[in-house]
Amino acid sequence: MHNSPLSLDAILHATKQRLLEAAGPIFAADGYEGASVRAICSAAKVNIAAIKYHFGHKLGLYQAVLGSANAFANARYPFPTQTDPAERLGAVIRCLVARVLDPGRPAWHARLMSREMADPSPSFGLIVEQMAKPLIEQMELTVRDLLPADYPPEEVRLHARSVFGQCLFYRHAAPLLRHLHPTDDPATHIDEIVAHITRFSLAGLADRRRATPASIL
Amino acid sequence: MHNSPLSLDAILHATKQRLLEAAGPIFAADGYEGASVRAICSAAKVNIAAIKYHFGHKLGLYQAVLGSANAFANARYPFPTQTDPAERLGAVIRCLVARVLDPGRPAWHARLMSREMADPSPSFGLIVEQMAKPLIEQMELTVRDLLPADYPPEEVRLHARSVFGQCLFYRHAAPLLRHLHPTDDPATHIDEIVAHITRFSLAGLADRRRATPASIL
DNA sequence: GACGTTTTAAAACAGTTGTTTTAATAATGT
DNA sequence: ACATTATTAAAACAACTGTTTTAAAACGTC
Repeated sequence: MHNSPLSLDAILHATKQRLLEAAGPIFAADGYEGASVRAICSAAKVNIAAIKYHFGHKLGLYQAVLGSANAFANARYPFPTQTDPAERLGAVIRCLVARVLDPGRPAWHARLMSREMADPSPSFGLIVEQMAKPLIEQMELTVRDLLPADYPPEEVRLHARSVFGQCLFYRHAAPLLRHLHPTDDPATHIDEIVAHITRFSLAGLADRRRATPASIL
Repeated sequence: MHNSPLSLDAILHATKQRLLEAAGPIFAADGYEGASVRAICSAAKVNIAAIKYHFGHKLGLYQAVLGSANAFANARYPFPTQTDPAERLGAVIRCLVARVLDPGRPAWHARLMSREMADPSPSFGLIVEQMAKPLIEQMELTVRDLLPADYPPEEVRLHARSVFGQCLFYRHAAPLLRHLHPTDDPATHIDEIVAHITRFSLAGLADRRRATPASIL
């Protein structure tokens, strides 16, 4: 094992690290099944057997990639802490849209997530628990504070999903948007998008606050 | 060729038809690349060579499946014709949510679409032009009628996407919703969902109608 | 009934997949 | 310096991929 404080391997990235970094974009581009271990090892300039040695098997490498991507996202886009409900809603929306569109973030992170939604891999449960669930719960808590206290949970959920859906649209429909408007990249309008979704949602929530819960349908 | 009005083949489905019907669910479940011609032919109880004979190649079969799915959707969920903007918005939302959740529709139709979004196949362009684009344009036209006439197109688009995103959420996040609330199937609450999205969106649009377009950001 | 076409069937092709095996190399502890 | 462990490398494994080839069966028509 290394014991020198700055070994040469650590400087030019150990093969395990190179493998980890090369695998992310490839998994995101081709999916878990679509990505071949040969392509990954070739991109990482590493022998094929290295993935077995360092991660056991392909799935082990995949889960390691997921873990590091999640850690990165939580560090770069921490959960909002605002106390005012309306302000916090804006912050949650910004957090979500940024995770989904921010070009500063490795572009494959969000892609990997949406891919798991369309085509769950064996690690889907792990992803939901670690990445999606906390975000959804945060959204539900925030939305609840903007609705009457006695609202039934199902109604709160509907509203939370309305906000969530608006944010995720820019990820899940990204290829479609690129196809329809090739020159207009949503990633360059993050601020406008966040501002719009926030205003749109606050209006929807405020309207609901006035309506009588019983008069539905 | 058959010339008898009711040939035996037509009754128990010709192999071409069986192939077409068996392929849909498998493509939706495993993706274009993930679905193997052997699995499809086996499910259709057909020889492997039949796919080459009747469709040329795998992609030909896939595109035939897409075409028939699209025809089915347009027949079952025709575009709304209401003249009143608010009513038409509700109808468009209902049309979208139904296409996405209706259990009466072969469940794999919507799945196929969301799969193409996460992992575009060679037929992605065809899908967008035939299926998605008309829906989006319909939505933009409807939303425009609910906003001031002089609104900039980018603003109209943002609003249209907000409505669209809410509807598509129930498709794109379906595995997530199933994981978080296994007992609560959104497909059994279509009416509530449509009612909610309509009300939520009308409030967001109405609020926008009052604001001054210049005061953004 | 025989001909020509359409359709089905079985086997093989060339290529790729994830994983393993076996061997060689580099690093470390004594 | 030696022995031990950690790491890398190359080749082979068995299973699978879409496609093709070759041959047989089923069909309609004369």
